[in-house]
Amino acid sequence: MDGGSDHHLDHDLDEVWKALSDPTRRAIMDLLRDGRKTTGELVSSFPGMTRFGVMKHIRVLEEAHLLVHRKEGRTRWNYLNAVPLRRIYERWVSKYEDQWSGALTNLKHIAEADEPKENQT
Amino acid sequence: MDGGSDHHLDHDLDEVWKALSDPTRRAIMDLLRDGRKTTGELVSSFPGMTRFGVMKHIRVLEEAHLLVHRKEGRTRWNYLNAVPLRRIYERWVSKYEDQWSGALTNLKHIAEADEPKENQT
DNA sequence: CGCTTATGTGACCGTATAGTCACATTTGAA
DNA sequence: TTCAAATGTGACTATACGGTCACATAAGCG
Repeated sequence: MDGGSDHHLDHDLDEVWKALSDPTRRAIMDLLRDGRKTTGELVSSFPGMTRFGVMKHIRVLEEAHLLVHRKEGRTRWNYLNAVPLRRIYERWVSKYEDQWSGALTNLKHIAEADEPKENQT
Repeated sequence: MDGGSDHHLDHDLDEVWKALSDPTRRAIMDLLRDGRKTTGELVSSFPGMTRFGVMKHIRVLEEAHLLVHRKEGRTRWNYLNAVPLRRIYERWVSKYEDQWSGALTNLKHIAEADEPKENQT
């Protein structure tokens, strides 16, 4: 679970992090959380963007393995794949959990340590 | 916890998502998890990059509130702020937790449902 | 005080990317 | 069979951004 294996997973997760950095793509993920959606349905959820733009985002999500699709005739169904999110949690967020319980305490400590010296900030 | 409040938090978290999309910045976060670091120490951790490049990343992290700094004379100490990560978890990852316990099951179900029809893929 | 160390800022540049558009193919319905 | 619906692909464009560089300031030390 540690060492090289994590490093390898971290490398794989770069695409996931990049995919999630865009708000439209996060919104697509949210929509898919409620159940599968056709490409057309996703497109119509973003009236301010052309369908090519939305499709481009769909493609990025798919390449990051956050989305899988199935064709049914002329209809393409898109499904959420939450596994990479789990990887994000395991590799990343969980490692900081022991930090954030004390995060505000740590910041207060820094503030207190700095307070006697007024020439800083 | 739901509705407008979440939406507001989501907007705030855009900077966090963007900040974490870069591998160098994630590496900086990892280094800070072990304890505060001077800018120079962070710079020396990336021998393949100029100090200006590293400093630029530090700035992005700071603007995303993932990092706070304190000056001590000519030395700048950088501290991890894990709170936005907690926000990421609460706003994002946790919402998908009920998804990923069944994620593989869902994907298998899709695969099984598709299997009888061979003209799809 | 002179020199070194630690850090800061703005300009520049090549690459990436979000989004649009032109043109296209395939499937479904009447 | 014709037309509509659903989706696909590559080119283009403006903006973003990761990284370098020139020049700078401020603090520390002997």
